[in-house]
Amino acid sequence: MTGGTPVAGETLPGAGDDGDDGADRVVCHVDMDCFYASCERLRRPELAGEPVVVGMGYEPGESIGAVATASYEARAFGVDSAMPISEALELLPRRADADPDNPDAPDPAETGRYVPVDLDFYEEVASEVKAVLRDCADTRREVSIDEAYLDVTDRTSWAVAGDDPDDPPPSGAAGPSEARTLAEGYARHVKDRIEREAGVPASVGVAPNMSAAKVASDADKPDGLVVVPPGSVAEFLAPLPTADVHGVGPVTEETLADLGIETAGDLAAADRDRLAEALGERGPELSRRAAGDDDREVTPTGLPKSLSRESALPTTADEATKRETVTALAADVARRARERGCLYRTIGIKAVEPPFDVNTRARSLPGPVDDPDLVEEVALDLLGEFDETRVRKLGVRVSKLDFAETDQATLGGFEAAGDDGDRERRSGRERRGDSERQRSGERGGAGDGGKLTDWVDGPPDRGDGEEPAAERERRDADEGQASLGDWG
DNA sequence: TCTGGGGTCCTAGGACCC
DNA sequence: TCTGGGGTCCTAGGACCC
Repeated sequence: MTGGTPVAGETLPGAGDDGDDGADRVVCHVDMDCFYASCERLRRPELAGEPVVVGMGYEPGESIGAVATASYEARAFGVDSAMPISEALELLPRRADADPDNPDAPDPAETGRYVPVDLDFYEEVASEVKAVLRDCADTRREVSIDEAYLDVTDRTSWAVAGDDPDDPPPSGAAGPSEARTLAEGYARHVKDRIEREAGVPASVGVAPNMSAAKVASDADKPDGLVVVPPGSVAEFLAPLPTADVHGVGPVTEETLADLGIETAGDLAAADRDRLAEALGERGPELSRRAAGDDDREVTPTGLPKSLSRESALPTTADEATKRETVTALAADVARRARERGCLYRTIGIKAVEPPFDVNTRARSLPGPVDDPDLVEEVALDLLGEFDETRVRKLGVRVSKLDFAETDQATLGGFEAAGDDGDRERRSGRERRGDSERQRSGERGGAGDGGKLTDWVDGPPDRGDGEEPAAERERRDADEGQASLGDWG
């Protein structure tokens, strides 16, 4: 880099000294350490330093469910995320079952604390973490409850701390962060603030791009801070196993191994045409990531693309059980969609056959709707194909979401609407009428003998006087959609 | 061993249209 | 009737992530 007098804390002018535009971005990846377990410790300090297992679908005293998060102390016993609780209990018995006076009982030193998931509480803690992140970065992408990317290019830089700002940043330096950069100091600041203000530990990775920052935050967990300055990204990644590259899962790892590719360095150097043959377009992309080449911008998380609920059940072929389950899931998905103010155009189900055979079926409507009855009806109809099937898990999903229409409805004053139950019933009927009309339109109109054209004698009356503005707008929007094309 | 639940993105094949 | 190609939408499945 030549000339310029970059001021500490500002973007360096003339960035791009290695020919890669944007190479001098400063991206942080913040990854909370065993977040759920940390939250439990926050409100139960006696859990500090103990093996803690947070179980999903877990009830105290029982052995059902799966491990949502295990503290690092619990991981030392082999307990890991997604493991069935029953298996975790074999590796790490419950503290409650310990009894120093009973030789048959487990040794207390080799037991752990098991607690059920309490998402509401974790959300509260997460919102405090997010408040810190908002304060520390204007450009953020919150990936999940415990993970976020920050673009802090405009808050700090790769300049070496305490150095003459005319000095070039440690581009091309041997290893990560031999010299302390301003970026490192800033990341430390973010990390410390999270710990201080939200009370839970985080690991932070800092790099000139998202994928390298992600790998960096994982590299020294827990409580890690790993800084990978521009110019040393490829070197940093090279020795890591391919599985450490974000996007390489067990299947891809195996495929790569068959090609003789074991490390990120191998992957970066591999022939990209050959990778494309084996993995499709993903192959070359993973290779670029492994080479430290990732020009994705940090963009805010958008609106969801789908909403779903699923639940495991003791394997059964019983039709009534399956229908009951799907009915409940459908109601829940529809309720959540309405809460979030979104319409949906596709309704689908999932039926998992033992051992793990996933079947999905979906049906699209001609236009977006908000119609719990229809979600149930379509879901049950799709389930019909699996009447005889033994299933161990069922799910319902809505997709092709549409938030725009309901935003308008919300502007119309949803809160001003009267009694909830009354509104729900009435609007449900109205919406049903709308979507029935849409469906029969899709099927070529009433009278094609189709199973879904049971409504044949005109739309249900909705001249019931005072209709909340929000509902009217929503319905009008629906109708606008329904009449949009020529489905007749 | 009988792997929980909520998502995203990609691919492939078929229908349909021009 | 066959030929050719391009584009979009839909569904189903798969891989992956947290």
